[in-house]
Amino acid sequence: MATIKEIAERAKVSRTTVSRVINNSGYVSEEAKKRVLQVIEETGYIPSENAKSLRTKKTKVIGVILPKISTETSSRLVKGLDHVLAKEGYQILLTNTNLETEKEIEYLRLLKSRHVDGIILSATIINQPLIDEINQLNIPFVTVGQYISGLANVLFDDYQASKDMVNYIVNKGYKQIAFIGVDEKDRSVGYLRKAGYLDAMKENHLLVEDSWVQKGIFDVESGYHCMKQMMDFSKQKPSAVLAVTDRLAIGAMQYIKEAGLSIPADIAVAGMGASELSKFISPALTTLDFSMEEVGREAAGLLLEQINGEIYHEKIKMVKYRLIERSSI
Amino acid sequence: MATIKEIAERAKVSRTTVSRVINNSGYVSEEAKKRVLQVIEETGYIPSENAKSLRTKKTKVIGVILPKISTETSSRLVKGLDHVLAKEGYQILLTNTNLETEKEIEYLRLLKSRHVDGIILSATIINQPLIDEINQLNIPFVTVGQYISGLANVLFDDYQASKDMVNYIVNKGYKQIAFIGVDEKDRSVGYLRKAGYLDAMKENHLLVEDSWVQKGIFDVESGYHCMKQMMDFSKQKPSAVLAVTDRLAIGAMQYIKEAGLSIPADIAVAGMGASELSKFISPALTTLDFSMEEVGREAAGLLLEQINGEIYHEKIKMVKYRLIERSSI
DNA sequence: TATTTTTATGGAATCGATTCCATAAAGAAG
DNA sequence: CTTCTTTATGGAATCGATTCCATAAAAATA
Repeated sequence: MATIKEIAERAKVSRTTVSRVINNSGYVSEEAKKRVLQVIEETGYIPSENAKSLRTKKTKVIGVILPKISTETSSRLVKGLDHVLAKEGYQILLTNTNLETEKEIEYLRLLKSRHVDGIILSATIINQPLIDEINQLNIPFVTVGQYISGLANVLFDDYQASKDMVNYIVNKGYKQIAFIGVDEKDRSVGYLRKAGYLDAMKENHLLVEDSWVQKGIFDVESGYHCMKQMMDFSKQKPSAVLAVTDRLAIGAMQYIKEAGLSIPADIAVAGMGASELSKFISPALTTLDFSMEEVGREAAGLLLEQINGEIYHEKIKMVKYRLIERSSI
Repeated sequence: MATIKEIAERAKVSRTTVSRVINNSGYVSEEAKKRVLQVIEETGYIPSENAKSLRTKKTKVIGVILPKISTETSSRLVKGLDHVLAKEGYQILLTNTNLETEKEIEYLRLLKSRHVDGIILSATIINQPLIDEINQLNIPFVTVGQYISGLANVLFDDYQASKDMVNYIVNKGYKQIAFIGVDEKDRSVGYLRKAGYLDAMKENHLLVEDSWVQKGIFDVESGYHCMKQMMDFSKQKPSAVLAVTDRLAIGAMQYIKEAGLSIPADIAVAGMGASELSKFISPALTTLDFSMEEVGREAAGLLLEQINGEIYHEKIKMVKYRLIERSSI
């Protein structure tokens, strides 16, 4: 692998001049420029970004921390990020915590050690050590999906989204509305969506039976299981069920179908997230489209603003969601 | 941001000694070690990977080139890669060509300039310039999904897979079997799967009407459109159709359903790829599971072998596929 | 013609680590 | 009591770029 030194020697100029040619800066005679470009062409020389960034303190790399790498949410987010960042010449360094919270801190440090120009964090559970670590990081930073005070955030209004969906279900004439959520440690998906559901029910003067509120994890089987629990243990059977993710909703649908009931005639189902599945499952699932790709684009935009010198202070960008009416309600 | 020099000064030792402590190498007295660790703790010092790799020529970063970032195939591949690489302390630098072939070469150079320790390429269309570029790269390299001679490859037997599926359909009693493929420039998915289909039909002494062989692109709408073309223009209607991806198959199913026909009674459908959708669509789609995650794991393994000094020569790892029988046939 | 400005170029320091080599004290072996 | 290892430490070169500064020729201006 050729270095700038070799190029300089072969073109009979100094390294300084080669650097000027590469970066199109300073004064270089046409003469010298031609010779240098010639030698670069011949040798297939590619400058070391590594050496460059050691000097310039810029890497053109953005670190992305994901809770799970192989989900629709993550891949849409990354797509949106890449859409904006690639145009500006930034690369994405991916890290995957696999939902292990300690790894978030580990990766934060690792990304710092690699001198990334910025970090995007998609966390699930926010705790104090994590916040402390972020605060002493001093690198352009954007968090998505979960609110962290003092930072740039790209969020959904999970509480209102949940309320909107309940109101929609109510308007469709359902009164016994059940809920499948997740652990409330996940503030956005667990806590806020549940709070939205409960408050909306209260505002509509609808009663909620204990067994109507189930807690699952992020997969189809869990949705199935929650629905079964609900049907097995509830005194009055629900006439509709809202799940905080499409996968949970689809699991619930599976149970309902297996139980010989029809959707939405016997039990209506709503999901959240607008997964691909939701469109093709039968009946097609009514759900909320959160547009993760837009979140990615927005987050990338906020990050670039910080990188380009914007002052570093709390900033919240709310991304709109959209209710997709289909035939499960 | 503290540097090794500051740590050295504060701990009253040389940079050499600090380096020894960090890397646990050479001789360091307990005395000095304690002081250094103390200072590191106090200052929150994180060594610069950048400076380190400039000297050591290792970055612990693997470049991954994907044709599309937000697909099930890609995200499963990355999951498999990450599963193996993260354990060994490697990070993934993602690049996305968005199916623009020229970008493959661009990103190859970019990854080289960043001194990645290895590259994984998931290409769709292989052309000579690309092969030339790869050959002069001289970096540990693995290609997945498409065969490139002389390199480490992780592949499926696309030809045989296609044949197997046709034979399965034939054994189920169908004779008029149609095909929805993609551009043959994509050698694996386009050319080989089509060849497998045609050869299997011939071997079973089955005729193929021209209009039964359609060419689409990689999405649901295209599958719908191909199926419509087929139904509109074929003299004899097919009794079964094999699509080279699940999405195409699902598009075909949509058209069939809309046309008031039933699956599989009127027309049976088979896909390839075992997407999540295939499991939940109705009727559940018979398909081939190619296990992209395993491809990722295998590819990472081959790459690590090369990085750890294995000789660099052609090596082909075939990953098994599995026919998933469901109710669309 | 004298002076300033523009153009062109290279030497050397720098970024933040690793690592070779020299040096010296302490401990073991003869 | 020497001599040879082992242990401990730091100076200085190195990796491959960028960039500040000095220098000088050429061009523009006075």
